[in-house]
Amino acid sequence: MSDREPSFSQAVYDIVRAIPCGKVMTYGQIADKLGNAKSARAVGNVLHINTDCVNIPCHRVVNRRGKLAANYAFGGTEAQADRLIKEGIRVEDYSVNLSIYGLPNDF
DNA sequence: AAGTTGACGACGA
DNA sequence: CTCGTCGCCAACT
Repeated sequence: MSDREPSFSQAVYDIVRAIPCGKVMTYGQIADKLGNAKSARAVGNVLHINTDCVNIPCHRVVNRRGKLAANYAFGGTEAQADRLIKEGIRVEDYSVNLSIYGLPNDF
């Protein structure tokens, strides 16, 4: 039985879901927490494929520069930026200040 | 099973 | 800063 679900995607969901409101995390940080610092690509791929933006705050996930995703599940980057703003995050040119909103790797 | 894709990261120019 | 290239990994076809 069981264990059919890829642990990787499950782990990604768990972390993304754990991101507090008003904060953002990068793919690289998530990958690092997964134990695969180089799998940032795989992280984005999993989120892209599933697009559980309804159950998972994937809009709080941005790339290393704090830039928003290019193909956000619903509405595109503009929708992602809009949600971040509504959570109290200042979004400039579809990018956020990781120095302020970026979570610590220790989280 | 093998090859392609992709919401990335780091480095070089 | 932007652009191009390489690498790395999981999921998709």
